[in-house]
This record gives sequence, structure tokens and C-alpha cells, in this order.
Amino acid sequence: MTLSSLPGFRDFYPEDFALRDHIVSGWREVARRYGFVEYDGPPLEPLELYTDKSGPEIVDQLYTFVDKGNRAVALRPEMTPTLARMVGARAQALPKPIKWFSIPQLFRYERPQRGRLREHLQLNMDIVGETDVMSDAELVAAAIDAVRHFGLNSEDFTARVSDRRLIGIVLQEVGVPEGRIVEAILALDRAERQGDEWLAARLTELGVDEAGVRSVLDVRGHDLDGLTAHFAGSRDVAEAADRLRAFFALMSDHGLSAYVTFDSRLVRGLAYYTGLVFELWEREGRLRAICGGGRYDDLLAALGGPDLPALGFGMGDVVLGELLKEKGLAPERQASVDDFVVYVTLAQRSAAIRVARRLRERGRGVAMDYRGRSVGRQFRAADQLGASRTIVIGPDEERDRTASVRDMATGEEKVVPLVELIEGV
RNA sequence: GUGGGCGUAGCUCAGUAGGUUAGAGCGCCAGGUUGUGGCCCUGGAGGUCGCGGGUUCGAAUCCCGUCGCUCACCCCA
Repeated sequence: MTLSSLPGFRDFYPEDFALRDHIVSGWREVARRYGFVEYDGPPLEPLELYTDKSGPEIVDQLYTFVDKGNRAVALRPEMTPTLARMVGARAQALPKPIKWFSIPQLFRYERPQRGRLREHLQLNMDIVGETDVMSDAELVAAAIDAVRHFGLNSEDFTARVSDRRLIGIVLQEVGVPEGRIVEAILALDRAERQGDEWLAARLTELGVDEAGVRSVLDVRGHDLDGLTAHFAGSRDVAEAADRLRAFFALMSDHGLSAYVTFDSRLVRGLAYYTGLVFELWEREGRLRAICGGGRYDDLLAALGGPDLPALGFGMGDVVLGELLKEKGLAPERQASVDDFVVYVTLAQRSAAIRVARRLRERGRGVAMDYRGRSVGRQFRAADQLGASRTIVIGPDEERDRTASVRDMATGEEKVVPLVELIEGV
């Protein structure tokens, strides 16, 4: 048996599953606290759901095949098209804002690397049907809490925030033609990796004159005030900046100011964002973004869904999991057993099983030895399982209807009547 | 898709001027005489040295290919 899992796919051994479950239940808890409700869709979707509206690079990375009914199908690479369809079907009936979350397993055929596999779990939280800046702030707050929940704080990670509309207006101010704003925005995104020279050349290509290019390079990295000061003459810039200021004021109300910073260099690669964009990053490490999202007011309609404003984010379990392991915040193992019931001789086995049953009925996690090994070995097994108590049933205990209960942490042991043992749980 | 590094037991790693049955620690299993764990002692299981081919009398050690992991690109949920 030499079969291994496919590249980029994971086997979850119990200790791995412990981390996965820790993350997933933490996310659920945070989503619940923000008033989001959970939904899910099929992992397998019609291929057209993605080919029609998604970019070619996404289509290249799709897991696709033709099923036995001769349908072209794909494993879902993202959740938004499914969300658009589901919300679309009931758009009229659902009270707004619609606050839904999901933790789908998503698939993408690409080169696996640290923090990026071909499959991952991703928390998706979306708000549909609301444009107020308060929804922007609450969504980012939820994203931050979805990381803070695991014990990370503002020394560990930070949220970079920007606004596509503001950046678009700035680009318009410096002379990018109306129809090429999106291209210029994507160029800004690539410039993070390609450098200023590349950006200058690209902007020139897009029709920006020398002064405009200099202007863009100047304001890259400026804070919000610096940016508005630079374009002091523009009412549009001032207005767009005001929304961001309101956003930061709200983040302060959420008590999360320490986490958020405006970053004019952040634009995110996806073409469909129309306003707020944000990413969560580990402060020091070389890991990828923990999370990314933003406002996409036109996307649902573009996907054939309802014409409703929306915003959302995706947060993968892979990068977050790496980070938790790095910081020593990952659980070592799944919850251990509560009680280990020892039978001293085979004659007490039945009595011991009955005790175990009563304890289980009370909700205790109980384990026993199967082979009647020596008491010493049974204790060792109890220790290995991390039992908090070991309950010994021997001839004396059986006769007296008692049990010897040993606290495994302190080593303290006492004889307790069975009734008390069971009722005391 | 492109380039670099790596690939020996479940884990962390030794082991090259190529030479008889490939090692250690941890972990696992069984004992240490049948009523008590964490320590200790003894024994054991477990490896086609990633896989395939080549060079050689002989390869874990050299060469080629391939797969996987990883890092940097590319791209990004």
C-alpha cells in the first residue's frame, strides 16, 4: 500500500483534524456572534457557472470533467457564484440585509506551495443588500474577530484597507481614460511585485502623461490625509475619502482601531471590487494574506443574479492554520477522554462496563481496556489518553458498591459510593 | 507553466574517497509474576534508503529521468 493523497490534497489525521475542527468551530462561533446564518451549496457545479463570468485564469485552474450524463461540471473554486444563484432565487423574499456565511471546501488546480494547496476550507461571510458604510466596518470587524478568536492580536496581524472607488477617482484625476480605470487599478496591484518602473511604463501605456505618472508614484503609500491634500482641488476625491474616514471612525467604535490602517497601495487583483477592499496580513512572517475581501456592488447582477449591492470576504484555513501552529496556538489533539474505567480482574468487567455506561449517559467521555490487562497497564493507557480521572472497580469496590476515583493530575485518590459518582457528574 | 534546494523507519536525523545482514533518539507493541499512570529496565515490530533506468564485480552513496515536498517567479480564492 503505497498510495498517497493527490498533490495539494490533505489527509487529516486525528491531530490534524483537531486543528481543522478548532478553526471551523471558531469561525462558526464568530459568524454567529455577528448575526450571520450558515448556508452551503453543492461542491460540484455546472462548468458554465464559472466559465461565463469568471476570468480566464480561474477557468484554467478549474477541476473539470464530463459526468455520465454528458454534463460539463467543475469542482467549485469559489463560493460567490453559488451565493449569487442562491440569493438570486429568493432575492425578493429575503429580508435585507442578507447576512450569510459558509465554510465550503474549494478546489483549484494550481501549483501547491506553503499556504496554498489545491483544496482548502474557506470561511465566506457576505452581506447582501446594504450599501451603508456601517456594513463595511462590521464585515471587517468580523474578519478581524475571526482571527482574534484564536488568540492572535494586533501584534500578530493587521488589516490593510483601501477603497477602489477612491483609487479610481485618483486615477481619473491623473488622466487615466474612463474606460481603462480597471486596467490601471489592476496595474497598481501588480506594481506591488513589479516595482515603480514597471508601473510608470504601464500607466504611460494607459495614456497617463508624465506629470500624472509622477503624481501616482508620489501618493502611493501616503496616508488618507496626505492623499486628499495632494488632490485638494478635487471634490470627488474628498467625498470618497470621507467614506473611508467614516469607516475608520466606526472601526474605532468596534474597538479595533489598532488593527486597521489605510494603505493606498492595496487594491486587490480581482476586477469586480467596487468600493472597500481589505486584506489581513501577518505582521512579520512571509505568509500570504490570511484573508481578503471587499465590496462588489455590481457582481451579483453580472453573474446573472439580483441587482443588489454586496460585500464579503474569504478566509482560508491553510494560512491561518500555519500561523496558529507557528504561534503555538494550535490544539495538540482532540478532546481527550474524561474518565478511564479500570477493572481489576475479569470478574469486575461487567460491573465496570455498567459504571462506564452510567457515566456516558451523563455525558462523560469514557474509555476502557479491552483485554483485561494488568491494572498498571490500564493506568498507563488512561494516562496516554489524557483521562482526567481513572475509576477503579475491583472486588472490594464491587462488593461495597463504590469506586476508587483517582485524579490523574494530582494523584489524589478516594473511595466514592457509586451513587455519588454517578449523581455527582 | 519557469528556475533553485531537498527526498534514509510514524517523527527528528546519522550514515559518501561506492564494499558483507542500513543505524540512533523519540514514538509504537510486549514484558518487568496478576490493585495504580507519568521515570526506569529488557525485548520486539517497523525501511524495495521517493520511484525508474544507467555506470560498476558491487550503489543509500556516482549519472540521467521522473514523482513529491519546499523556496522564488507566475497567479490568486
